Amino acid sequence: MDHAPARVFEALGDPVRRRVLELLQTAGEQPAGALVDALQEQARLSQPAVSQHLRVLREAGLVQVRPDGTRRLYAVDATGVDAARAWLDRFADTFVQPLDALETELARGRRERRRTQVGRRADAEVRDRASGA
Amino acid sequence: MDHAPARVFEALGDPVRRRVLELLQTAGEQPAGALVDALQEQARLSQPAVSQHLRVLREAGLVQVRPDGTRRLYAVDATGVDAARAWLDRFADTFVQPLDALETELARGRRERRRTQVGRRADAEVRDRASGA
DNA sequence: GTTAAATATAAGTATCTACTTATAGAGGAG
DNA sequence: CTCCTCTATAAGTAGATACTTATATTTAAC
Repeated sequence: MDHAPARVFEALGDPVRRRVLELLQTAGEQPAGALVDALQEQARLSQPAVSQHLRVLREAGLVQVRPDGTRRLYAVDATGVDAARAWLDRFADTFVQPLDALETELARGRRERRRTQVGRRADAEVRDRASGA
Repeated sequence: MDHAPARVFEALGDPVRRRVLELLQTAGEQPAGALVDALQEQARLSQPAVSQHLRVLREAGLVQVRPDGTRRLYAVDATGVDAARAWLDRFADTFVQPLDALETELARGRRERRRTQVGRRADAEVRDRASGA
């Protein structure tokens, strides 16, 4: 029921992390230290801060790491990027479609809600629209 | 210098907002109230909470609103979705490329940093890689 | 007009998250 | 082995953000 790649979009939600991806994209595989330097041009960020961002990106599958001596070489990982792209692709050009799927999507929940949740009405307009009103 | 559609990805970072988009995608244009009901099946959310999420989605260009009497009909807005897709498209298949662009990307900052920032070295490995070591 | 319904805003609060400094750990150089 | 570099983790904190309840606003219905 995890309808979306949660970690990926949460990772992409931060501007610093997006910048890291852009840096890796334009400059190619980079040691963590180079990323620290690059980021410090634009903002006052400590090395641990960057390291933590890299961890988030890693756990989201957005970057890969490869040890090289004492350094860690980071690169963009297609896994996470593709996951995000795949989720967004569901919204390609199918906007404001006929609302037939409405019942399908909400009917189950309507039944559920009727006894599980506190008494909320507002089913009214759902029914209206479904019947074409 | 706003290298990325910040608002869009920040909006997408929240699971509730992603769920809203999915609901609008599958069910088509929906009044806010229907979204409230649908979301309350999965979590305990107040109406104002949903309303605030809708505002964020609106400001990110991810949804459109249309008044219909006392109701507001929401639908997915291609503007924001396309913005996110466009940004992600930059990462399509160009991974771990030759790192020629490295100098281009970091050289300026290296100079800058040398006097503006506190004395950080770590230029070493940048130079190494650039010279092909 | 009054009342009710649908939604948005106000104001306050708790939780999450992105930072900080300090430190640990791991690898190469001498 | 000792020292130094690079990176990661620990622990604590400030600020952002996602909620709450209460209320305002708007429109329809009577």
